[in-house]
Amino acid sequence: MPPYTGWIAADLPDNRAIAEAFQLLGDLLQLEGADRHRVLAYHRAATRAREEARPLAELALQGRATEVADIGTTLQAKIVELAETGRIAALETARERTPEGLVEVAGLRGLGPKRAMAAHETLGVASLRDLGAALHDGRLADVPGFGKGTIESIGEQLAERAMRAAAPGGERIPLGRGLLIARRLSRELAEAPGVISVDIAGSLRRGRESAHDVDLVASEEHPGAAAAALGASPGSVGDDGVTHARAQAGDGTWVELIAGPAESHGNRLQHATGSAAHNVRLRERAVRLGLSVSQHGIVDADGVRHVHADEAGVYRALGLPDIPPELREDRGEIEAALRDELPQLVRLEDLRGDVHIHTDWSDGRDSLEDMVVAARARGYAYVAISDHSPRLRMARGLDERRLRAQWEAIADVRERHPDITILRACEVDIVAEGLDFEDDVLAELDFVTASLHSGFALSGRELTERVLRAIRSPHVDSIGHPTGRMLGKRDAAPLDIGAIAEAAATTGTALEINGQLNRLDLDADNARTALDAGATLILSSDAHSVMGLDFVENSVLVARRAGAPPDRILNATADLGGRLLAP
DNA sequence: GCCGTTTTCGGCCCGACTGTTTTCAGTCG
Repeated sequence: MPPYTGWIAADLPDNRAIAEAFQLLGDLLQLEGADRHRVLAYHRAATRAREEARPLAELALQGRATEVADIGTTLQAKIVELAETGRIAALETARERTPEGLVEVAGLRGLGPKRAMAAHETLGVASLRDLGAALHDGRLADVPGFGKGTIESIGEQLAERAMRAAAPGGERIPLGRGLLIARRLSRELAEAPGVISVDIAGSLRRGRESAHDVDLVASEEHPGAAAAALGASPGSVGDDGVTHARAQAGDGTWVELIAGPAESHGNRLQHATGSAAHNVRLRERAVRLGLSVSQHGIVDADGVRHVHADEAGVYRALGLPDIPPELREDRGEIEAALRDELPQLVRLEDLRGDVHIHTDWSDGRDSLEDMVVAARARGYAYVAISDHSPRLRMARGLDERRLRAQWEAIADVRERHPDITILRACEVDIVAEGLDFEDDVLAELDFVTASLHSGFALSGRELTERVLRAIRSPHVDSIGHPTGRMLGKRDAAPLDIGAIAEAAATTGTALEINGQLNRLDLDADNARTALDAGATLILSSDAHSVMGLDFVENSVLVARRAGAPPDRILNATADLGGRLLAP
């Protein structure tokens, strides 16, 4: 069977549809007060379906969906039912019993299944709209469990939702900006009196694309030192000296801090890094070992609490190797760790060069020589000067005449900096006719990155064809920011990543993980697809200034989330995959 | 409903916080 490419037979439900059905069924059962473990089973299966790369409907029809964790024979049968009849009877009857609109009601902060159902049973509330009406009439106060504070909070949330509906905006913090804030705050905090060390935790540490707040973990000499430095009052101080604090940074970002003694720093860091699902799995395993895990330490069967100064100690106590944060998503990493099969993930220090950078010859801010010096200072063995091709007028793309002039400038800089290999390169546009330079020009370049910068109105099929043509060009070494997405501005082009990854694997063309804050393209899921297909990745900063070279750190984070080892990263090789040896 | 280096049945994470309560259930991460 060919690898899954995202396009499957039109009459089968895709994994997203399966996930939605299980999610809703779980939500409705939860409202009805079903056994919470049964509810959890549906929600877990929904998460699994969302993340599974293979088409579950096909698997289920072959009787193989139970190979996927959290999917047993009952859920497999429901997937088959959905595939064959287009519906799941259990879901339809649950919908008849319980209004679907209550799911949203239960989703409000401070509400949950119990209070949502109380409102339904007392006042007949079946939707957010009903809830708003009951609020205005003053009837909500009649519902058991609805006090003054809860009702006030509901009012605020409904008003907020109405505002957001009028002006939608992402309230989650994108990874790049989140990391900048987190690094600044943790640096400042670490220098405060009484604070010993600070680590970034939460989804930022795991490299998720966005976070809802910044999580920090500190060790301190006395309770409250770190919270005070953050300008927050510590909440309650536990008998082991652990405090929680919450504060708002200057730009409105919420920061959550857990601080305590250095000897239990590892327990707090492990706890606050998550993910929630990973921690649940970890604690389940601990229970089987007769242990109880929390942010305060690990309690053994005799009730004795053990603390750990570093995270590795926590995992060691559970019989596991230190699992990299980027893998802690309950996607089988604990099982892999038990089998000693965790991938060796690429690290920033594995990178030997950056082959996608711009200078002031096109739309970069710094000079060619400044960029080379900065690359050298980072310890790179090579750097590729890859300014834009002529079609990108607004970026002052180079035509052939200016490109050749740049080669002379490169020759000059090479003489002054013999300790780094400077490649003649180009980020050439992928255009309707093929590429934005003739083959004879491309053949003279040391490295060619081909990128989509236009044509995003075309169909996924047409754009995929364009990219495939670029991949098959013997002159193209890598595909830059393959899907062309701009976070918050433009969605990823609907490319057939499976087909692109397969072609790239065949030709040896690298697929880029672009580290620009608004790109992060490929994303971790697509990068994993590329790796599964056998393709090589390349990690690039796409720097437009000396400072911009740092963006490659974001690429590394995304690559690690995808499970990429250094030997699958083109610019982690000393000779750039043999290209530096060519005459 | 899932799952098994103690189990094919009987378990299935932990603690903080909140607001509503008269001692704690529900919610959150």
